[in-house]
Amino acid sequence: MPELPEVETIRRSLLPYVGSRIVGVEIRERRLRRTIADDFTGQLRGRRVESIDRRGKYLFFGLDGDRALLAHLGMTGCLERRPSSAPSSRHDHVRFLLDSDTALVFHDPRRFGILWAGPRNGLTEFLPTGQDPLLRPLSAQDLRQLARNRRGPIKNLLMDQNAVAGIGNIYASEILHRAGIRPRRRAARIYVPELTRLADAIHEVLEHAVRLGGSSISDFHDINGRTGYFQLEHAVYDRDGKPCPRCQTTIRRIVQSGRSSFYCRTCQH
DNA sequence: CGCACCCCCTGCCGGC
DNA sequence: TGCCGGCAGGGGGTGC
Repeated sequence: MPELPEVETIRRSLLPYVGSRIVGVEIRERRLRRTIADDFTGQLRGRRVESIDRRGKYLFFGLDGDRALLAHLGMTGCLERRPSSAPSSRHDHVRFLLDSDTALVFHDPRRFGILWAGPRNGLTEFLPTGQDPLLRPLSAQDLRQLARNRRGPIKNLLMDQNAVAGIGNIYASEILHRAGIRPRRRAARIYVPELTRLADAIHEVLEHAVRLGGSSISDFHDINGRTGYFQLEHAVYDRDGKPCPRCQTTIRRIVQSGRSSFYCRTCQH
């Protein structure tokens, strides 16, 4: 579920907890994509949350004592706010108890997510090197540099977290539709005017999705259970066989690197 | 170096 | 009704 707009939606819903203190951590399942280390609780207990930031699909909490908590939600991860007395349910792997009688629960059925805690300078081991388009928009020149030595398709470039941080399978298809570029086009062969449209589309699609609270498919929601609405605006993602909203041509589904891509053969070239 | 492929894990859906 | 295969928003490792 969580690409950049969904992670940003969760981050914003967490902001009221800046200033809270972590009074306890309960681990029910350590085996996530990386096993949660033995010192996880010790790194966190008693710490005050000073900041909550995001880079690409990673969330990180700045804590006092130069500590940090990092979270990645994988495919099915979410954070939920609950009363600290609420019972745990299946796939609730970690509960963070805050001083405001609130628990933040990390819930992740597929366990593709990551939780890590340690010194702040340890974050760099995890964070992607790609530019986050919400923190600083990419220009056509930036994209040209990134595309120059690529032999593969533009969709793979958009989804490479060390090129552009935060775009996943939904938004790659949506962005390419808006830019009028087919997902199989080789990145290095895309012309500058198209890269200009692509740079604009990256920004417009992601900003719009954040404004609508992300895409709620498979029940995505923020920490308060609020759903997003951007799925209602999807032009192509998961719409194969349906008409393109711009030209009515039937949308196609193809598979690239084992993942579905959706596009309109009339609007995209 | 870049890229395709396979794997990790659980849940859900459609077909038989 | 139940079972089975395929597919799902993530990324990392391997081998070419």
